[in-house]
Amino acid sequence: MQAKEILREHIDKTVTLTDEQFDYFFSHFKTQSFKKGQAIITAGDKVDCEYFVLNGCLKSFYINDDLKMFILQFSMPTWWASDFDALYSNTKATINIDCITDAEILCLSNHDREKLCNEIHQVEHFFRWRTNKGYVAVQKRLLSFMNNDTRHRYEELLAQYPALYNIVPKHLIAAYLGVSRETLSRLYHS
Amino acid sequence: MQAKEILREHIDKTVTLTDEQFDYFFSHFKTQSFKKGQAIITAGDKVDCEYFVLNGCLKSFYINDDLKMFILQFSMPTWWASDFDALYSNTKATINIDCITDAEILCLSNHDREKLCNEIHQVEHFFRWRTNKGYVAVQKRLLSFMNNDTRHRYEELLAQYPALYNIVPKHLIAAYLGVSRETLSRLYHS
DNA sequence: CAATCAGCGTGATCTACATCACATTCGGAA
DNA sequence: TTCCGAATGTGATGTAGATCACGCTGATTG
Repeated sequence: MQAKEILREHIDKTVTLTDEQFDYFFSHFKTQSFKKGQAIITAGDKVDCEYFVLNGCLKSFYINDDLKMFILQFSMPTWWASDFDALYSNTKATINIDCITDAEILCLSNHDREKLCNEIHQVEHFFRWRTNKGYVAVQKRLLSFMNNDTRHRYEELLAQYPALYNIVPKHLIAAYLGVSRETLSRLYHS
Repeated sequence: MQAKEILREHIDKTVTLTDEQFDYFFSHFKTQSFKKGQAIITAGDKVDCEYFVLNGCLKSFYINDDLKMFILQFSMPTWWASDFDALYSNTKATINIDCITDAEILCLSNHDREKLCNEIHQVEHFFRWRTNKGYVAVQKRLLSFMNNDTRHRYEELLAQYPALYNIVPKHLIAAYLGVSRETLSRLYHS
């Protein structure tokens, strides 16, 4: 399936755009290809764009002072990814995004998103709903963090994204769950 | 300060509405007063509204199967609160909201918010930004949960909301930090 | 081909925090 | 004023998970 169709199908789930509106909307996206391991956003850099995954898998992660990595999100096809804090407040990135697999993505600049939101009311509606879904998802994850032990969160993750098990190395899953790779290893070998 | 002025000042930080627009916008809100301890949203109920705090302090919390409480948010004046998952997806509440102190709040129904978002583009813009800020805040808290120990998160919380220390009983702060009240008690007595 | 390294498993030990139990303080209602 | 329940402090003990250390395997690269 072509980039345009993938995005259209995604948008159509939330709002209705005319063909002209969608063509115009789509014309602001740039397609980019990345290789496995390549960085898309690096902490400290300026953040200009948000990204829509066409295929492949990204990870958004934070590196703390002890160089320990924490994964905020695995981004699968039709997911959006960026450092939204840096993007919206026009500050330097504090999180990183890179490719777990080869990936094709669409880029939309902050400037163009705001322009499109202004020009097409429905586009603003779309982004409000997208962000709202993101908010609810992160809040649920926070709750799960407080409430459930590692095994529970691990099973929850695999139930939600079965594909991850094959695509993503285990130590990254550990970094998502917020436990050491050793603990995760012991978890499914007992 | 009157409810209308408080809300206006809050909205003005993000978008510009004409007086007529704001009057119309404001006409959809209902003022409500609550006593300390009173419930605003109860898990299992239908959720119709979101709430804007004029004064007082609310808590949004989840109760797990073991009857353990986890606090998602303390809502101070000019904060918004609801079970946004239930509200947006029109399902039953999974979280509770009640009053830590006497409180005055403004209610906006889901129906009216969507209507206003449709009618006034700037209103939709406002809610997109509000949700975006919420998203970023929750993500930061999640990160802090994975990265920092309890003492660090405790100091972070008090640095961000010094008022909480006087208003909120310690066991609620523990429920926000995701630790037992005993652990929190030992924390600042050592 | 050898050499290197990322990914993963596993034992031993340490630690932050949970849990249980009980004492104390304090504010509000009768 | 007295009483009761909510909020809090604190000791003893148990446990999930971190950390360190080391070995194995399989993929990549010079």
